[in-house]
Amino acid sequence: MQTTSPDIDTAANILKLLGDKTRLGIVKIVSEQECCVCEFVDLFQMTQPAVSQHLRKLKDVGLVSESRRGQWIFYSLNKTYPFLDFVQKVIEQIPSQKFKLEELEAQGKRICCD
Amino acid sequence: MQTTSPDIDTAANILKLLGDKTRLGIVKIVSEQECCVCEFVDLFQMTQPAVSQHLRKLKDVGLVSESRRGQWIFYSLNKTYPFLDFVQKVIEQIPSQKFKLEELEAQGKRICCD
DNA sequence: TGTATCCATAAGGATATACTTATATAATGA
DNA sequence: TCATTATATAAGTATATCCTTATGGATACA
Repeated sequence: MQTTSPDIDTAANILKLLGDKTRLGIVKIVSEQECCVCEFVDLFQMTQPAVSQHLRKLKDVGLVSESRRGQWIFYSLNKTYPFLDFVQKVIEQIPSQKFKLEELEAQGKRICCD
Repeated sequence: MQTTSPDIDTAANILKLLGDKTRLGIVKIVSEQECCVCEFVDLFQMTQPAVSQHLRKLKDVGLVSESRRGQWIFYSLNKTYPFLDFVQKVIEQIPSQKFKLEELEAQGKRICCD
């Protein structure tokens, strides 16, 4: 699916949003697998409010979307984000972060709702 | 020429640098044609020190390089920047800014050293 | 030599950013 | 109903960022 090409001001705003290592990590991770807040807290060794505030910025522009499952809220890339292609071409150039989720899994800290 | 793929922290720092509309504009423009400081001042309608400070940030990480010609200092993309591919894939997705230089040309404000 | 132009740098201030702690909301389960 | 867990939000703070004004250095030219 082809999305819109951003003008230069829009692109700068998107890059500023991605120009934080926590948010870039979140976006890369949810581009590979959906994930809930407490997992990010573990992955980034940050407080829960700090993570929530980064997620809010990503959600406010529509780059990620949330879906509640019981107590947990899972975040994923929003497939209808207007500039998704732009973001994808950026994040596909950085290394996969799947190993981080695998580390969580090995520690038995992965959240699973079945 | 293939350059290095950035790790996620490095990528975040690069994106933060590009996440400013003035710097992103500068990088896009010098990726298309070298340009001197006074032209950026005209293009962005900013003070000369403000432009110089953005250029310094870009120069400090090695993304742009300068070459003096008489009074003028011309800036261009540094072809030996280690993460040039990463930056190129970002900026090739935003619209060409050549029209801005053409507007300068039409106003007789383009600097030319022959 | 003096002056004008181009550019860099320093210092200061207003605002933005990213965290902290405290608290509120929502769902779960005893 | 009450306690627990997951998450969001509010308020405060330290620092970063981006501009401003002032000034200095380098080059060109009369």
